[in-house]
Amino acid sequence: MFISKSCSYGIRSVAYLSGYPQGRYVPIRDISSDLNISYHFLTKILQMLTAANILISSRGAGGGVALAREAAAITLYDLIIAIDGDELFTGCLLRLPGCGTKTPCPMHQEWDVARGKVNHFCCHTSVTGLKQHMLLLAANPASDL
Amino acid sequence: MFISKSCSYGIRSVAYLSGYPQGRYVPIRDISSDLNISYHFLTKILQMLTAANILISSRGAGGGVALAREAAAITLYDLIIAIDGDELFTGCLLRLPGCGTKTPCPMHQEWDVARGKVNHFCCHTSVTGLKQHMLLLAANPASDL
DNA sequence: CAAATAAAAGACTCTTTTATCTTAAATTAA
DNA sequence: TTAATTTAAGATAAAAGAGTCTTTTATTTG
Repeated sequence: MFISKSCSYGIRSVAYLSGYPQGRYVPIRDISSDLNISYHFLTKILQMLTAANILISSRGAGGGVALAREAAAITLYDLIIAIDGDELFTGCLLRLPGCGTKTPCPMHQEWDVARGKVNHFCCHTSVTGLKQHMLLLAANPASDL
Repeated sequence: MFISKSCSYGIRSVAYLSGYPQGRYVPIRDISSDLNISYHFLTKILQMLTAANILISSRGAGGGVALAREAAAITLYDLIIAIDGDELFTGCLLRLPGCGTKTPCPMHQEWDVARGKVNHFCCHTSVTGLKQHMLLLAANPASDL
């Protein structure tokens, strides 16, 4: 499992927001009900993205959360770092105790090739393409879970 | 985080066993104390590897667990599948609901390039090289955790 | 056979993640 | 200013992962 469920929720929410103009506030309630995610739980996750300056938020009527910059400028890397931290991109594949810069495990170097591909993908992929897929699923929710 | 802690324990145990002749029984107690892993917990993990025909086990005096085949023929892929299942190798990167063969998410195809590297690495890497690293760490346990 | 050894199995605890529910604070609008 | 709206914050609970402890079963040895 590459990312946590929370992180998945965050990514889907940003994809959802990419369907709106940048800076346009959308209530978290709308996001949570459209994506079938617990409202209060999503609130906490999106707070992490607000703290990371990926979203902006506004309380009160007409408020909600909004993209802080254009969707194309928000990468998977940004979202994963904000919610799951950097473990995926820097930690030891085998979770070996003592594997670090001083005494890297024998696989560290070889593994870096594979991880490099993962990093590159996450750093060069935004969520813009996901919006349409989510709409398709909403139209046919029983597809293949 | 790519693999679970349990999976890491399993991998380290097989690396440990690779220091013994194939088929030679080693008590789980020895493995657990040398690797600083809870004995009873490790017992359950190694049972998974026994069930997967990666290890063989023998009860009673002189018993323990042993490699069922030569260490070089046991890959990370085998161990991860046996303990964590195939999610890492087949699941949706973004854990999107409804992402599967029928309605793959837009990233599925691109992601497969990066995942292919991960799969290839795990399928072509055995744990033989880890034994020496573990010995180094045992000699200098305070290195860099 | 009896005792010692060691894996297997089961019950239980602790921690982290995920989820729910309630209250507080800020903002808007009438 | 009062009421409605909506994020923020806090407490609590359920589920899963990780770890501990006890009992059972199988095997070997004396």
